[in-house]
Amino acid sequence: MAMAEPRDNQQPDSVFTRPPRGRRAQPALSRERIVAGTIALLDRDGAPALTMRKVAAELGVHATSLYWYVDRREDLVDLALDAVLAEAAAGLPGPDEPWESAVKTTARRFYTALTDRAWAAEFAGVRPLLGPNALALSRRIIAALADSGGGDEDRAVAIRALANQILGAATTTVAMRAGAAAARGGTDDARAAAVSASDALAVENAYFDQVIDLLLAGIRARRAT
Amino acid sequence: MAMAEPRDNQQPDSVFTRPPRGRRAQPALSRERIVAGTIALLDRDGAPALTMRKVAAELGVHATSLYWYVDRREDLVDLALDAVLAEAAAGLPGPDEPWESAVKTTARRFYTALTDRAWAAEFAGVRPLLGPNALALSRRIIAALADSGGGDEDRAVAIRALANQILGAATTTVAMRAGAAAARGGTDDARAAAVSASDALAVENAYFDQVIDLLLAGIRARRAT
DNA sequence: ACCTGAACACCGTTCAAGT
DNA sequence: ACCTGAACACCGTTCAAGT
Repeated sequence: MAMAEPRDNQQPDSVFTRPPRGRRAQPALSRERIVAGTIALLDRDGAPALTMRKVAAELGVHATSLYWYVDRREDLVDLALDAVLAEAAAGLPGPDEPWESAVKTTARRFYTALTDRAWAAEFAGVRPLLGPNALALSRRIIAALADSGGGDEDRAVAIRALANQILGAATTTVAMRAGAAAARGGTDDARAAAVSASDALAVENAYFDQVIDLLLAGIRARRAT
Repeated sequence: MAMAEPRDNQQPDSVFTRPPRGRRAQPALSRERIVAGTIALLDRDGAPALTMRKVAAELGVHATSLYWYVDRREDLVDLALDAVLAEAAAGLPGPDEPWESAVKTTARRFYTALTDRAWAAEFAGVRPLLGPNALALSRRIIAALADSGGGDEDRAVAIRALANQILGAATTTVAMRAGAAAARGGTDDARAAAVSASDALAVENAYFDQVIDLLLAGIRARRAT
């Protein structure tokens, strides 16, 4: 209430201790900082660690402060998911790319972004992917299919088939990884684990590509009849 | 410690109040009762209502009592999911069914079981489906593909493609339903809602069948080359 | 063997209050 | 405008105790 109260303990008032003019105009928190903290937490401790209190602790702030920037916990999930898709959405094939390879590389980028961090695939199965980056990826596939020939109905079916495939593949891939890790227990040395993990990744990716190829074969066959 | 203590308040000891011989041999709870209560709760109040305390309340028992029968909350999810797949797994196509129609009807039964109750699809995206009924459904599809011709590798790819498709389709279907319900708000009369819901269901099912047909077309095309 | 009851260490979210 | 702090109504799970 009294003016000119000491603003903190011990610190004398000087240019160095005094906050820069208009510091309050740059608040401690922001959506970007919150999303960055959320992702750091998820990368380190996994999906179950995503609680308002832990995100707040990551940012050195109280849990209730987050509610100034987001309405609910789910918002954190949606924002983190779309942030992780940003990289995938940044390097999409150009409009002159042949439709089949455009579908393949876009689908693969989408799938890879979701499986690179286990938590992303886990949340993708629970929250609809409606962020700008998810939409950009989806639209690139839709645009590619527009060049595929065939009727509107066929294209709508193909779009769903591809979307289901990407989500289903990402979900089952991380579930299988978790199962394999649990089955292994702790009984293998780190080097062997690293080698077999990179082998397993190559196998997973090969499977994903072949599954997409299978769908493309179906689309071509349909268009031919 | 003392023998012949009064076993309850007020009630005089008689044949009618005395529990039948060996009653303690038939305990109040059982896995089946717990699963039935869990499903009743989920059907009524949806996936977020699945808490140990609410399941216990459904059965007139304390939350901690459930731990005699299951190890953790996830067990309840796994048991409820597989119970819901029992019906689908009961009426599988016989071994003489042509492989394509066997795949189609089995996939459809699987998908329908998951989408009939929203919570089933929601949990299926989060928990791997490893119960006996899920395995029976999966194995029927694997058996059908064994008759499809083609190499081992092609068949393995086809199995994954179908599994991803079923899971992905179920997940996105219930997500779209939830989104549509939210968009509608409360602003339509019950009759119109019922009609459009049954229309929407028919459209969903048609899409699912066409998506499976697309995959089958891909499998046939692959085998031909 | 089966169930209760107390307890622990958490949750998400609200709201009034401070600055 | 932005953050704190207290509070509410929950959670899953453990463990000792009762019968």
